[in-house]
Amino acid sequence: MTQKADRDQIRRQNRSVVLQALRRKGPQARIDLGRVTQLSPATVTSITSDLIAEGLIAGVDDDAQREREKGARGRPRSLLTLDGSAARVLAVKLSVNTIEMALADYGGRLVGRDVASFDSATVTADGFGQILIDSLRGFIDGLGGPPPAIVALASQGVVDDSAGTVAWSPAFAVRHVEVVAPVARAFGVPCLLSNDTNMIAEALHRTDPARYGGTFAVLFVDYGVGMGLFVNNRLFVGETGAAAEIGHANHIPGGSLCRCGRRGCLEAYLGDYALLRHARGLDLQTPPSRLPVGRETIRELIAAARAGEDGALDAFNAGGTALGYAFARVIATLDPRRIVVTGAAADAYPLMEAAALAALEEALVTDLRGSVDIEAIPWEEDLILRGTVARALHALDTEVFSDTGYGSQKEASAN
Amino acid sequence: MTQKADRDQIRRQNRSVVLQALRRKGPQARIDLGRVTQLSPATVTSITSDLIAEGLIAGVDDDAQREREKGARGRPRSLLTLDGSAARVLAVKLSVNTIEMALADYGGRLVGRDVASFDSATVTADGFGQILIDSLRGFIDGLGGPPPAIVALASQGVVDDSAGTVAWSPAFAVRHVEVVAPVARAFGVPCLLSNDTNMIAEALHRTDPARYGGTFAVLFVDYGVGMGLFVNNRLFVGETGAAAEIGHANHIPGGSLCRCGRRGCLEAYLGDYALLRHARGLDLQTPPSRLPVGRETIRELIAAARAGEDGALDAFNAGGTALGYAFARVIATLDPRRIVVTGAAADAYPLMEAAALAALEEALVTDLRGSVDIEAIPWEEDLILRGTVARALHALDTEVFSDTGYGSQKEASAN
DNA sequence: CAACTTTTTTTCGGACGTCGAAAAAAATAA
DNA sequence: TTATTTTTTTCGACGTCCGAAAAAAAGTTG
Repeated sequence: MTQKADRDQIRRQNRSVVLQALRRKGPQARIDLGRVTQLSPATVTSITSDLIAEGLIAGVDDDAQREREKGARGRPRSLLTLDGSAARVLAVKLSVNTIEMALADYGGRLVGRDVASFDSATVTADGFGQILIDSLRGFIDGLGGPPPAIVALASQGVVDDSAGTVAWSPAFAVRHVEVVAPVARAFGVPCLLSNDTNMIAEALHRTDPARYGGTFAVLFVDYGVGMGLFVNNRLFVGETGAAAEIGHANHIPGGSLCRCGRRGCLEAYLGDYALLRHARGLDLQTPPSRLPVGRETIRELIAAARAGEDGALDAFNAGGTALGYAFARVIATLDPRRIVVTGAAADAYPLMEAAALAALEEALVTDLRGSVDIEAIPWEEDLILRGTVARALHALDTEVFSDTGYGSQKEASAN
Repeated sequence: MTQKADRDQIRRQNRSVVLQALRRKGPQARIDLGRVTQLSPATVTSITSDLIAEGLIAGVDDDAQREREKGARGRPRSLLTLDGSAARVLAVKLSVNTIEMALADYGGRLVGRDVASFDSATVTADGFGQILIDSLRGFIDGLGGPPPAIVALASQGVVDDSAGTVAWSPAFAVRHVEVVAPVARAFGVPCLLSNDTNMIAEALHRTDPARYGGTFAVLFVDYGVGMGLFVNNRLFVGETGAAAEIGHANHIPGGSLCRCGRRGCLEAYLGDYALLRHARGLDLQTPPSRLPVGRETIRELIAAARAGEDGALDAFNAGGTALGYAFARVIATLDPRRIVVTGAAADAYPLMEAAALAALEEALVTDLRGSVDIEAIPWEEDLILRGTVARALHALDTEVFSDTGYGSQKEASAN
């Protein structure tokens, strides 16, 4: 059953709608905000003057004239923009041995970034919290300025967002690593946790909501295989946060040996070690090395395939087939608008595409395929951290700054 | 981006919350409604007096005393209940050769039901609309009373709810059969369309929202294999309505021949014809007969397996394995709270359970399995139609009767 | 250059929905 | 009959949105 609604909720939602409009469409005059949000001019004035008083948005008076030199009559529009100095957000990406950190202001501009390292092999489940806090503290103190108003974490592997832990990840030898509680306690601000691949989906959605909206999936093909999922314009994480863990969904019962010890996982055909194992002609039951395959090695593999080397071509062919079956299963289950392939191995998508589409054809009745768009986009290392920043900012817009009287709270806590 | 909110929306939502509370918890006094909905007594009085004036709810003054004989002091609570005569809903289930119809009043009481037949083999894509309308008209006229305020359709196969058509279904030899538009036009009321298995999920959710809530999946194992999906307490149908078509998701690449012509579909291991083919020792590439396997034959198969007959046991074993892999893939993709197995073959779940759980163990790392509950519930033929009624009533509560001034609209259209 | 036109922004008053508090209603207990 | 208890209704205050009108800030025109 849905919840009751009250007056406060209206204002909260409309404040958040205005903030989101400014974030999505950039600096705008009040009249534009009215058109975008469907709010009346009177209401826009009321809300924006509150937001200005609270220091969340500000007028911008630079070269607005230049744009309007075309002899426009009437009172000139005065543009409003998010006030970068209103708050800062801290985005953190956890992977093997490294903690990547980025600090951004409320306007989305990067204030600074850095990488800290730790020892994935020896860290303990309750010891990592302190390491993380120390790294973040060092980073923030080094940059100076106000502390972050929210922290968003993205981790490889399986996260449990209700528990605030990383359940199982290549980044840790141990399981159930506490991350949210220590950070939230140390900084006294909200802390979000998500799977790294979901943050790719978030990044795409925030940059182009029309294209990457509704229900769509991101397949991340790299060291492993992950999936990020948007359902009805919202990040979908399932009951515990472990949804979209397609890498260890089974492709062929009893098939290739996977790093996780199971047989036939999608990752055992598409992960970097799997491609390499196949290309080298090793038995598919050969246990994968525990060490990550270097990026260089993968690039060489791609080059070899482009040069027409048989083993490499076979590997990408098998990977493409697995990918196509994965497409089919995702489509049959979720009926998405779009599937995006990215990750380090996405550069090799052209080598896999034919096999993937053939497998899709083989695996799925045409009527079910519907009008799903499948596209590969070149991999950018920064996409995950950018998505994490975007998620943190969105959380500020909708959860924190939507609260009426945020300004007075701020003053109160400053005393 | 979220939508703006305004005052009307508050009232709409709170009206709908009150109606839903009455539907879920039965007749209640205003003070109970206040507790359940979190609305103040003043607001409850205001909303309920509107709803009474509009004829949507009514006081009930029967044996309330008996319950309160325990010498309760104070003003006695006066119970309110949904007024059955406020409206009627028509639920329709389309399957091979038959149109099942049920008419219920606004309180959820069944007014009447009937089955009409048509010829699935010869009906045309644009000819079926008239057949459907005629059947519904005949049914309603036969019962007398006011016409339905909404019609909800459930169909076997793949529906396209944005187009309002049945894209592909065993119930029709042709594709893209128009159903929503003809019905909506003929009756001048909203018409909803859904896959039949989704209506099982809806029925479960409406009877026990605590148990069947959040994100959960229903696997329907019967003539074919279907899935119904709730995501975050809402029916999930994907972009076109074709989500959860897991029956034709691939289980084993290049595996058994399916009725759809593809190889290795889940249904080619779990559908009734698949079980039968396996039990009879036929080759797995034997084309399935086009005729549906009778319910009787399946019951005999179950009996044979219970009697320890090898072929039958093998068939259920293979089916169980396929089912377990399906569990694993659904869990990896959606991380649901619960998976429910039902359908005619669900009576055979005990015969398949061991193999299914073994396959699940084999296919999914334990950390991903999380705390998903898997349960089989005995199949009731009526579940689909009951879910369809529930969906129609819920649509009235939230979409139609939530509109303020519904009463005046009604009067206006009566003139 | 003063009056007019155009466009944006603000102000004002009305309407409406929720809420808390107080009053009213309807029963039992003393 | 009066007091007590519980439910329901009434009343007034408050907050929010909106439409209309006014104000502001430009360009245009004679």
